[in-house]
Amino acid sequence: MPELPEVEVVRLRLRAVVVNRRIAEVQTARVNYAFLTAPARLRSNLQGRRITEIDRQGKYLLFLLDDHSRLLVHLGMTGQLFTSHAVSPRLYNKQSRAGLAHTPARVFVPDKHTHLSISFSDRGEQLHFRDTRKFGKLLWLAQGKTDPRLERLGVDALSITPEHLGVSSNRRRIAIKTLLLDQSVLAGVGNIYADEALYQARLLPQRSAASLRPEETRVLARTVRKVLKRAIRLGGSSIDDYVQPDGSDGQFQNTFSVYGREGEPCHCCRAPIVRVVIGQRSSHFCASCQK
DNA sequence: ACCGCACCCTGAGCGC
DNA sequence: TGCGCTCAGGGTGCGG
Repeated sequence: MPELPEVEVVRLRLRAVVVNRRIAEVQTARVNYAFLTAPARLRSNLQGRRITEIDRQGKYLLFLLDDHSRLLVHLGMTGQLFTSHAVSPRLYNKQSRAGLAHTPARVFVPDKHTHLSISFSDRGEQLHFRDTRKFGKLLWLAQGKTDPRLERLGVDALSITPEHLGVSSNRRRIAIKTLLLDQSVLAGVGNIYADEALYQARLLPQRSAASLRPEETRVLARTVRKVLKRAIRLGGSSIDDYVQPDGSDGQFQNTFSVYGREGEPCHCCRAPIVRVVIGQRSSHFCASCQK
């Protein structure tokens, strides 16, 4: 599940591969995909352009082009961006895994979930966008144009301050976990890192946001930043679909304290990790360490 | 204004 | 072996 760390790792790795390369050809899926920009328009607007930089806002990636237009990409739940030499089982489902075995040249073969493929004028590695569950978003933005999705975003979670978190929590009766997931408050935190940050901060996810004391707010702001930075260093969390652009797995999932550890002992007190549903999201915590 | 909840989608896992 | 059900959750939008 791509959250801020996974999106940032994709940005950093991809930047080294695609910046300053010129787009020669864009292939879009034959099957229907929720393109926010019609495929034909996407193809013609990207073709011939040089990629100058990749930016990130929350979980959104922005490919900056030499005509000052931008390609907005959201990976949704299962979106993957990777190069043509990235051949990993996570890039195929059961049906198409056979195709992987028959690829001696170790080059990715686009399957039915590959919705966009970009070739470059230097004929080097291609860039692929794949998304099985189709929750991802692709949107082309003309020069100077923006989008409500970006406008709505709160401060980037990597630079959250106690002051901002405090003001945002003021008089909010929603669970602190739900507040952390609100992209208009804090952009980039998803279910995994919300649970992990709350564990590190020793706060119960169901605590109302308004109930946090200043000291607790201060600690939480710090742990959010800490958890995200550590996950970026480890290449993100590979659970279901996420891979780095070269096809390798992230490693942060090996260091989870609570996420996906229901019934397993807390690393600190050995009490079993509990799972409850908060705001329609499964939430994992230690009932004795977190207050 | 605030908050809960349904919905979009596909594949994995499970019980029968 | 296969069918049908449930679950995963980021973001959007609607109803109370």
